[in-house]
Amino acid sequence: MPKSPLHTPVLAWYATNARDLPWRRPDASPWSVLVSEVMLQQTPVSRVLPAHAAWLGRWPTPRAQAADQPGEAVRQWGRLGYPRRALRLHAAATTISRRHGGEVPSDYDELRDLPGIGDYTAAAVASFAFGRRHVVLDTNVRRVFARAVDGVQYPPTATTAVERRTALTLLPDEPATAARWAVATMELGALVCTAAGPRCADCPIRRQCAWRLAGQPAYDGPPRRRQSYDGTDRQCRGRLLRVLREASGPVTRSDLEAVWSAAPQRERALDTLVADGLVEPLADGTFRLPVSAPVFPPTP
DNA sequence: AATTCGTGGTC
DNA sequence: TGACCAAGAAT
Repeated sequence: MPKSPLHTPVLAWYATNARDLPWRRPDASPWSVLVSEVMLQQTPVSRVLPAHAAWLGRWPTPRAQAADQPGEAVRQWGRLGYPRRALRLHAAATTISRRHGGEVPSDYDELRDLPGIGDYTAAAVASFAFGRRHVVLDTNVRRVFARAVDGVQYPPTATTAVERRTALTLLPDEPATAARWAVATMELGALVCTAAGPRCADCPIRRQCAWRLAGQPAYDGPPRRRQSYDGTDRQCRGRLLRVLREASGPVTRSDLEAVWSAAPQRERALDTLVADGLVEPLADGTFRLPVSAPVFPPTP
């Protein structure tokens, strides 16, 4: 007997509407799942699909990844965005190789300790790759619960304790069912209960949805600030790193000057790239992608 | 707790 | 066309 009238329709909907994604196949390795989750952080599925296949083809295991240079991870990352993720994924592979015998850990706390693995990704890998029972709260699930349970169009800006409690209350007791529930609610948010233009007519829980029953009131809260991009340090960093990625060897300062004219911002961005370990300055004044393992600050 | 961190597609 | 958005993490 389900804990909530939401369970049966959502699980039934998922059974016939789930996308066939590589990292969901029965033979997908935990490493494949982990790589997919890191790539999917703030990056759409359509862009992750080819990148994930290429990544797993090149580095089928954490040990294969750790044996290669971190700069190669940055290069292979291509244009997925947020390239520090590539560096952290390489660092995670190194930790997995040294501390976990080359096997992705199944324990939430051990996953959470890996570089670049936060609350969401640790829960997602433990749940999807190992069938463990965890609250998996991503932007999709938060939006589904905000609407279906709380009757509002969008969840709060940051995840709250109330949201976690709601999600835990709804989480099925059996680990295998909890894992299916987690991926099913995510998929519902991704395909039907979308941020803009939700397809309520196709929703399996439209009759129970508190938001729809309330007449779909518009979002009434603080305006979430939009992120500008043109002219920012982020755009500048992106331009600079693209030069490094597409070069076969070290690049000169003039190579970098060619893609960003404003000198002070360019130097500042370059400094932060070096500080992040994404770029290595050489003694002769040129720059390259990192060859040695980056040092991550120890956690006190 | 509020900021920072890429990139490209959509309506 | 430009604002919005896409399976967050780290600080």
